[in-house]
Amino acid sequence: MNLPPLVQSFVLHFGEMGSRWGINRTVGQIYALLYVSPSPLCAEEIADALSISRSNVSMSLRELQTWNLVLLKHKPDDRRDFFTTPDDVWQILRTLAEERKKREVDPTLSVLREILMQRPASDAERHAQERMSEMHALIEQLTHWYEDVKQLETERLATLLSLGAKVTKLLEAKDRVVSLGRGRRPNPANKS
Amino acid sequence: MNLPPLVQSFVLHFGEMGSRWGINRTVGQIYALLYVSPSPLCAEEIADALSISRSNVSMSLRELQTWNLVLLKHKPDDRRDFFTTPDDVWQILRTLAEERKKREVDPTLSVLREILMQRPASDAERHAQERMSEMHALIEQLTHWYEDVKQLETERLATLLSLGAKVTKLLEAKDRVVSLGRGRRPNPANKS
DNA sequence: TAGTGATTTCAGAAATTTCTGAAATTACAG
DNA sequence: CTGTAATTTCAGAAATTTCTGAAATCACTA
Repeated sequence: MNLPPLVQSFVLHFGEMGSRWGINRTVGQIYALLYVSPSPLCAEEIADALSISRSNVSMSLRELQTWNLVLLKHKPDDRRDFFTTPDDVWQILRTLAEERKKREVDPTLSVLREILMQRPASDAERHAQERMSEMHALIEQLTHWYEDVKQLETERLATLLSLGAKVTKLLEAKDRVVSLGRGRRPNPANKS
Repeated sequence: MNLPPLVQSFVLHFGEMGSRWGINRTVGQIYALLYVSPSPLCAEEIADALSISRSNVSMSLRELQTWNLVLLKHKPDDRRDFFTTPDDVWQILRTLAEERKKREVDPTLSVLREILMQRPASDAERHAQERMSEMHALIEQLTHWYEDVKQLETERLATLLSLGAKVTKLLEAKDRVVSLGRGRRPNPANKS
């Protein structure tokens, strides 16, 4: 591997983290390399930069494409494929969230739903179903929240993030206003 | 493995998902088993239930303990260790978030900070640093949001989740009120 | 302190994942 | 077509991770 030192640190780190993130080292390294590269790279360049085989590059790029994390580019009069990452980090975040949800959450949700449809045949099963039902309810709540906020434009999403927990203060204030205006009692779970 | 069918499906699923979640099959299975079990289990019972070796159980439980995902219990006049999971799913969520952040996010944040401290020695490095800086800013914003909302009591957190994107509507309303009252211009990023 | 049962450690076996080089395929130009 | 460059596929090699059984350690009791 022959890269500028700063880039090399970054690439190696993404490689090492790969396993914690559920991708392999090479995939992590290629992503990191493309992310910081000033222009698109072709497979050969990637293989050289990371000192890995051409075929490994091919497979890893394919993997990255299934994650929608790389873009394919072309140069005029050059029939090689060139690769980059999307450059808006917010877009990358959205893609990552979507793909991880698809791989890590959705299958569990569907297994839970399936199990919860069945009739328990014993006390043990009845108890297990109750526990699974709690888990299911929580995941549903989280995914509903996610489906909701992912629609927001980036600017609003950023605003929401910087507000953080202060939102609840706002909510109380709003409830006070509403209850004053309409004679209602404050209700922290009020969704309207 | 000899478990009630519903429990078995759940346990096998957690095992299969293990690798996507960055834990191994056995660890996933043990967690699932403890999660649905009506009472704490000892290591021997786990090994029998999952048909795995006693030593594997020991190592996997240790792993789960480093994640703070299992609790150690004792019965009177019995010196074996018994294990359960915390039973509040919200608490489990918090633990999971905290541990994943610690393992998956913090190391990256610190690598990024370190690299960003250094002086770029070329155009390539300068460009790479700019990209890393964007990534760093985004992760910082996300972790700040997380550090903030994780303080909320569960009830408020649940409220926040069910509000979802509607929060931004609330925010606009509040800005209108504030600007009417104090003659200020609306500012969506206003944190006060 | 010796004995017993629970637990942990750890070297190597087994299983799984990752990676490579060679061959096959694809896409295009002459 | 034929030749060439790019890319993909894939069987097996290499590396890594997971798992086991045997031995060591620990905790307690008699």
